[in-house]
Amino acid sequence: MKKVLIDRGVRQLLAWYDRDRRPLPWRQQVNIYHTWICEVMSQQTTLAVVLPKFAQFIQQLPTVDDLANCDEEILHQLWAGLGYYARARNLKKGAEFIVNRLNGRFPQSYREWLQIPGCGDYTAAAIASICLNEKVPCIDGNVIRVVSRLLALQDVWSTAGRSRIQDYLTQVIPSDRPGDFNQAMMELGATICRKTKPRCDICPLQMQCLAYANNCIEICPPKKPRRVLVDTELFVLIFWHRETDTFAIVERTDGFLAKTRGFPLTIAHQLSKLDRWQPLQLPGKFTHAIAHHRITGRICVIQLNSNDIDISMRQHLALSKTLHWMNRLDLSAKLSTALDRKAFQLFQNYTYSDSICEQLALNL
DNA sequence: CAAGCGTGGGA
DNA sequence: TTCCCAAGCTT
Repeated sequence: MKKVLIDRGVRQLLAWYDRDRRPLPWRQQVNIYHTWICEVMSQQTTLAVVLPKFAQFIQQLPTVDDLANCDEEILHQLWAGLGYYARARNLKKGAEFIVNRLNGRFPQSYREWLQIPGCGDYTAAAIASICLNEKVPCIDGNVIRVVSRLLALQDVWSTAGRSRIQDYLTQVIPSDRPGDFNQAMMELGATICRKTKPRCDICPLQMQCLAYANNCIEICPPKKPRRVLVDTELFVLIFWHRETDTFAIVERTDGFLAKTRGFPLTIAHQLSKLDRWQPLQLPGKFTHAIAHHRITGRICVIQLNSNDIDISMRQHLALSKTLHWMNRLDLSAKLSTALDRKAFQLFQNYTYSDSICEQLALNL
């Protein structure tokens, strides 16, 4: 009896999806490379941000072979605005694995996709169900919310609650259209069964929804506890060779934005160690957020007479060996992180002002 | 298992 | 303005 209702709900869901789904670029036709990229790109971000980036990424790196062989700096630039740059680097590692170890043949199951760097339960399930018709449920934030409401389940963030959701989905996911079912559940969560102001009035699963019946949608699922915000003061060091108007870009090896190129970063506490290079702190500041850090960024300009940076300075700042001197125009195009771009923007505002230029000149 | 990791957009 | 958070993965 129960199963009949479930099957009916699944058919209603799929019918709704067939009729109302958004025409996303990666839904035009099934392409496992495109699905892989868009799923990783979509982790912890929003569709509005992903859409233009996805088009650009696929245009620049149309095949897994292109991705495996691309320059990492280009990769980071393609990823600019998406955050979590490790995802991009993992994509490249995955592409290298597929090209070099699997002879360019994509993994052919959920289990195999789990072996690919950056592919966890969610991403492997998405790819396997959508592209390989494997009957494995996707569990993301949207799906958790939908199931929480369908079953009037409040315990969804614990391990037990999570397996409860997984068990339920494993029961109801249809063998004939597992990928469409997964996408329909996520789509429902994104457009109808939203966190705020859910559209229960037009929901295809209204009749199956326990939270709707019990009038407890507001508390399903309960809010996830958030980490408290931490105020962090960060100094952005701009090594400037004034005669050539070039800037030193480094590879940051740890701390914020590790493994990305940009300006060296340091904290107030450590700044005094740089006194012998006569850093000039510019007036003004910018704000930025990284995870739970609420960052206040300040700029320190250090004018170098040679194109070299001291070993001790390098170690102190957690920098790799490679130093890239770039001119002002190139820099605007090549900075990949938002923090670096905000800092450079602030720097440019001040160095276009005569009074600051005089101060910097005096500092030589 | 909890902590760490970026960003842009919407409320 | 400020806060919150969105299709998670790794360690």
